[in-house]
Amino acid sequence: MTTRPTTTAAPATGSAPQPRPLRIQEVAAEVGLTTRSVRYYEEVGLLAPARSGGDYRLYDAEDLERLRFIKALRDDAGFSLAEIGQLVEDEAARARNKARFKATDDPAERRAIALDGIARVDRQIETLRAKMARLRTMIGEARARREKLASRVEMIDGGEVRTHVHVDRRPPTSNA
Amino acid sequence: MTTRPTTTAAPATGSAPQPRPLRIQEVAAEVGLTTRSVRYYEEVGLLAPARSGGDYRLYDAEDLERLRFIKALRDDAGFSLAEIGQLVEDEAARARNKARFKATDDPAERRAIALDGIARVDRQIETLRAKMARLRTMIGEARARREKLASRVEMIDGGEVRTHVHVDRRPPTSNA
DNA sequence: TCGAACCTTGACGTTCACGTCAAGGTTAGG
DNA sequence: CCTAACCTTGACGTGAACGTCAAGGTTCGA
Repeated sequence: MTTRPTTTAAPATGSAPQPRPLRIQEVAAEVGLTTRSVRYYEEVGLLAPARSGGDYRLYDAEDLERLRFIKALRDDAGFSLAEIGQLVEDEAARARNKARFKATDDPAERRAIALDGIARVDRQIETLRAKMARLRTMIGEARARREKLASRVEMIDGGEVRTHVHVDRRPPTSNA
Repeated sequence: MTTRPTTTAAPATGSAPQPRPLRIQEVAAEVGLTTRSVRYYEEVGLLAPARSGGDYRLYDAEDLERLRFIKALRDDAGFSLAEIGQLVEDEAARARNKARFKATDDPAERRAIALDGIARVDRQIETLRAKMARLRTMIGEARARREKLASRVEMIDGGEVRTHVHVDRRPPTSNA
């Protein structure tokens, strides 16, 4: 782990705390991906990091955020990269809007930009919610099965029998 | 679409309404899968339909249920077939238990079988819940972003400006 | 009994999402 | 300026999850 001794140790230029762009191995480690995956995601258009003079990829904070988002979508939600592409597109637009927002003083324009952002986030939420709703249905079905089984046990226990077998009777952390 | 005119049109034998086993194309259409997928799922051990004399696969109601379960896990939850295998194994055990349950009169034994079933269902629920929790987190993050945007708009609107642009201000179906 | 429509088991092809070299350029401490 | 450690672009390999023939057996109404 010879992480080259961090040259350019924050010149403290004042306002913009640009924390120095990372190279591919660093982001990969940070986010929990392989360099191959990161490059692949770029290949399929999920992100476009800056380049150094010698054509090294340089990732800024925003890229980091993006990669974390992608990983979450992939691992946690089980989306395909194609589906992720849709969601990420909205993320990208969000970033562009951020810049546009800062670039103008016109309140009407700012308002419009923010509203566009809201619309995009709403779309993301809808996609996620749809998936969650289906998961919820499945959980509901499982719970129904569980209840049926539980009532059987109740019935038997009600009509005596009493074995010494003890088991946890609660449903798993009554969440969801 | 020449669905062969349903021979063996329910002999009405009385108690067991065995609705006649289906052949692979029929189940595929019914469940919404390709025959290839159905065969593949059998290949990887996700189910084991009965066979006719001439070695045709014959699917009963239970197999149908199983396939629907698999499809839901795959499409709705985004699980891999490997993960599905785990969940389905519990389903299979459930089926076996059902038979064992009916086969005995001993209440103690019946109770034990039911408890085993509960444990299995609980495991399924846990798996699903874990995935859902992560989805929920992502939705929460998206919502946070939305709120931030919304407050920006509020701010602008508060300090006048009033454009004629109208947009839906509610979060998408406040569910989840 | 015959034939259309179905089924079977191979076996090879394909797409996705990367893994894994290979051959060479880049960076930066010493 | 040298060199270890990093990076680059190919390019080929791989496992999962099927798609897609091919060659032949099975069903069943006519």
